[in-house]
Amino acid sequence: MDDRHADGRDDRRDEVLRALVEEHIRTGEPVSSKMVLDTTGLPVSGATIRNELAALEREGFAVQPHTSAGRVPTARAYRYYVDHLSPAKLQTPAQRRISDFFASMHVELGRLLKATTELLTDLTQYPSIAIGPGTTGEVVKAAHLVQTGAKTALLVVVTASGRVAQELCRLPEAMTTKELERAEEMLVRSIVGKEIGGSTDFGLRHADAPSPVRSALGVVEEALRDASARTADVYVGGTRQMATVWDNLSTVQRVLEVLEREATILSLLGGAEGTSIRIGDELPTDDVDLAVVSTGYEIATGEGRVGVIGPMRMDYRKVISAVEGVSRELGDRMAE
Amino acid sequence: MDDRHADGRDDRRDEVLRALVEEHIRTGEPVSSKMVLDTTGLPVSGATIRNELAALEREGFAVQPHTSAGRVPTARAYRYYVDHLSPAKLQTPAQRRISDFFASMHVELGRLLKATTELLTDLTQYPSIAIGPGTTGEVVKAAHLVQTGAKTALLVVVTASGRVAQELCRLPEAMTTKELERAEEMLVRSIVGKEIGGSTDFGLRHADAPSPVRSALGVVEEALRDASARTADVYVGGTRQMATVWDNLSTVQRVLEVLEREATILSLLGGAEGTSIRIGDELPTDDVDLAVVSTGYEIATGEGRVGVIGPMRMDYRKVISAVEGVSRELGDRMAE
DNA sequence: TCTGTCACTCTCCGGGGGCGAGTGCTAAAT
DNA sequence: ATTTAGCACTCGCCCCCGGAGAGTGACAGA
Repeated sequence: MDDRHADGRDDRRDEVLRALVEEHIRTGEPVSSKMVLDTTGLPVSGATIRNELAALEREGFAVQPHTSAGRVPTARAYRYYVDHLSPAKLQTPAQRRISDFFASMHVELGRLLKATTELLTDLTQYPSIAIGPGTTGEVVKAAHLVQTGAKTALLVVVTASGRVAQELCRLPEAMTTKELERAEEMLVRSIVGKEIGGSTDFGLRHADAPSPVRSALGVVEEALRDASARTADVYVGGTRQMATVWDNLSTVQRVLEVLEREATILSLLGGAEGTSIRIGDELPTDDVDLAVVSTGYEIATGEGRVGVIGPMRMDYRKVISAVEGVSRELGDRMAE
Repeated sequence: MDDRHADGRDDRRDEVLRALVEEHIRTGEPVSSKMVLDTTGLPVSGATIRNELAALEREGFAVQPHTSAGRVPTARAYRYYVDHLSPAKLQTPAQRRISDFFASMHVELGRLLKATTELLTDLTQYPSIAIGPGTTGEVVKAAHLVQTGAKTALLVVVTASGRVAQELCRLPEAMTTKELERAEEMLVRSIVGKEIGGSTDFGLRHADAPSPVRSALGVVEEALRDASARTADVYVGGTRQMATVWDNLSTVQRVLEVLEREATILSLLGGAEGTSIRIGDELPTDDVDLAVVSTGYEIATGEGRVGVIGPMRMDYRKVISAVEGVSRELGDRMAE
């Protein structure tokens, strides 16, 4: 990406760009030279601002909806804004709310993450997302095989940190309760204390056991693999905000579609380190008016991400500080 | 509720009402006398239909958006329609899709219910809801206490049918791993094989054990109660349809709000036997343009409900047959 | 390089008028 | 007593028009 002004940066133009972005974020309307002048307090005339704005348009930072309207920032403008022009860290009152929240929530991780999305939308007024750390790499504390039908059994694995994975197994043949108990016993013996994870082979299928039990264990091994391959759990909150944040039905629908597919959510947040801001076409969806601010959190058993999803003209300052504050406290909280 | 025509039912008026409702469902527009005439094929003139429509309006089954517009059915009209005028059962092609779906889905109950909501919206084009049977009354197969912090532990209970309940416990004092293991052992001894449920008292707090263990067990007992009191799990699918089903943002927002609160969802579906159709102000929300069609399903370990949520002018025939078909197959499937 | 000025462009808004859909009413017909 | 034909009337919709206002681009001068 080519930065603007390689050496002699133009402070005034930056100032104009910042005002353009911030005003448009605030009002949602095209921003006029007069608005820029008023908010920046720059000691120049409107004509000069207009020249700057025209220059910004030439450089691809702004567009006019029509001649003789103000300017609207482009995705590129937001990108420049968050990279170079956005200061300010978390205001204390919000920080306080976050601390209080985590101090008062005492529930297990899944419900905590769901509640965390609610907190994030309360703080930011945008829909939000959280993904859990998944179970890969955790140590198995207990395993159960529960009969749920003549030829089906449910595999339940509890990890040392309290996560639970479930997976249905279709047994190749009907089994008696006794046989299933035998299989469970062998399962427990071979996986408790080991790590659950992608490539690990527990050798269950070669277990020394009578035929129905052995073939069942083969299926269970496959179920184990499926369970560990399963994408991390995803929580979405604050969808109610969408109708206020985007102002037309088709956009709302597209965003709802995005948030309904776990895969797209993962791709919105995935593949990033630390705090990530993705604006417009930087996202793997073809929705244009979309931006995602997300950051990772780390807990003992792995890492996940929390994020906020909104229009390109979202309040990045507020959102970034909220997301980072929440992620930090979430990590602290889980470290006890 | 006063039925219309106590004895001498007026077949023609019913026919007009049916046409009014069905046309408005189809088009979403006010229905004119001419439309009614065309679709019913009644051997009368437009003037007669107009008289009938005026009568229906007097009786509260229709309203005019303005003078010299067609009629729009009221909630009462839909109520009468579904009670007296709606025939037709599930078309075979949809039935087929439902069977195929359940024949090919082999996952545990939670994911199955989530997928079921997707099936329902595929079939009906409306958002849909499923609630699980909860764990109350199920027999405990296994229980675990997992240390998640210095003074916190996670209670995990697995039932004989494979459901899992989790609840975080805040221990009154720090415990060693040994002590926690001892507590877990006693927990297992006293609840495995018993039913989990509201009023059962396992007497854990009076266990014969050293002090930190005993006080921990008291907390665990409370957590058990919390877990069994927890409302059944709720799944929502097809929210993406909302933007096509309701045509203005504020309605979409109100419905999103409704669907975000588990409590409201439960109240939308709750307290009904068999197939229930709730229209407009029969629902516990003050949203007017809302109707919910739901029906219960029964599986070995309890019962839940599945339903579809839409505007009052939804296609009740299609929705009812879809919901009933899905619920039936779901029950069959879980019976194996 | 900046500024003041001015003509120009384009949207937005309200009013007016014609059109068409659809009704309600009335008087005649069955 | 019901139904029908006919007709006047109402009202939303749409298009056009014109004025007001916002905002720009350009140009010439400081």
